[in-house]
Amino acid sequence: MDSRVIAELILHLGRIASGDGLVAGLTPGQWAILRYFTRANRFSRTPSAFAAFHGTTRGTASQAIKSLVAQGFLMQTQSETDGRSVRLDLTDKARAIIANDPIEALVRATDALPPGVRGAFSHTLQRVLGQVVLETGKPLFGTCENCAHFEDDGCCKDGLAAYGCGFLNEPLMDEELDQLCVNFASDRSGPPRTPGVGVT
Amino acid sequence: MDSRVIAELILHLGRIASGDGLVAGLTPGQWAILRYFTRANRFSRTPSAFAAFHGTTRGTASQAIKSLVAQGFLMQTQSETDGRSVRLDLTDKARAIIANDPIEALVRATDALPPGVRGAFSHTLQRVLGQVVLETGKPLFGTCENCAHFEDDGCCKDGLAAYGCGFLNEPLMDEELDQLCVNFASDRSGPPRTPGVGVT
DNA sequence: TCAATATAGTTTCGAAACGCTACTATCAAA
DNA sequence: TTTGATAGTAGCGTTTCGAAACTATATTGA
Repeated sequence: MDSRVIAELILHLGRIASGDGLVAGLTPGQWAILRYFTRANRFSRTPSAFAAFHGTTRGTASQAIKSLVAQGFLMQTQSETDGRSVRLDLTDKARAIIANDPIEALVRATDALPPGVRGAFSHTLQRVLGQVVLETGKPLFGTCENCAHFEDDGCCKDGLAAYGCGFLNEPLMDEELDQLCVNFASDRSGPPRTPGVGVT
Repeated sequence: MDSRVIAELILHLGRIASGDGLVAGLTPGQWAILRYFTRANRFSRTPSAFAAFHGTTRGTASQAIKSLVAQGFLMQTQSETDGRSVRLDLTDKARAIIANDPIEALVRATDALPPGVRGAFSHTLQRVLGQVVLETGKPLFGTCENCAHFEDDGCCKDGLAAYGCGFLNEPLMDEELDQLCVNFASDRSGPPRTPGVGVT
């Protein structure tokens, strides 16, 4: 019975913090897009990946992204390897206004927690999210460090630390290891996933 | 920097769990209304109180509530003490479908936590919400047990446990003590609040 | 090689949600 | 009694969103 109260608390907190009114001219949905493209790695900065992450349709995602491109917050470039795909990157204009993200109130509140509490809090949130995602069948995004596809090729193949993704057969840079990825697979994974996000 | 990840996690979890698609014919917003009127005490089951709680306008709240009344999920009765006010109560039809609330996945995930972890989790969530609410100036709803207006009149005034609200000068029943209230005031409160929720 | 199928992205359309403003009715206070 | 605040509703236009249709490119398999 107490669990229901907690669940409602999470929803309420998320709602309050997502900035109901529009801040700096952006809607909550548009902020969500900017946040996503800030955190996603280069394999995941596509409309489809965002749609999968955000639990919406590609059509809706396409519309929202288009408006941000038109406003100069996102830059769109064609993929060189796949003619159908586009990659989206934040512009300087976007990076400049991210400090006004209405989520910052929540960030500050979280930051005010004692480190130990914050760590446990984060751990519990991830655990709950993993469970919800499992039950609802929604895709789970994660970072390389917990990913089943992550390969640490010993060390120093050619003088550089050589990490790689065994799924995409791509080398990985250090700074990419903590970015979100569509192709994330839990270490204790079930059936192997096929490339693409599979949202129709 | 980690705090931002946590903040995004909360938003994401709330979004995933609030049932993006419509479950049982109800939209996420309509589920939010049913949830609210399940948890709110008799002083708080009004359109204005819900609007304040949910961070929206009275106009928007009124519309959404109207549709739920029309569908037979809420019953509307005039207040006897205030001719302007109406009180809304869940119908049996509403109580019957609450088990289908898309939030249940999150409830189950939370319930799967070890009791100690769940307690700490709940405590941290409340703490963070309190901080966010403080910073954004949004109203905080709470229950009698932590409320500055709560009065425990010793014991057994006339054979019954006698609780009361010092703000409304109303006696309180046992089962009302854990319901949400618009007039909640933190124990460590600042300036006294005036009756009403003050959302224009 | 070529047809069938899957995927990436966009567009269009209709429905719903939302905020704003204006309005009525009631209450409270000067 | 008059003035101002509050509760609730209605109308309007904007925005959002999902479903479906559509184009273009990849991939698969006969």
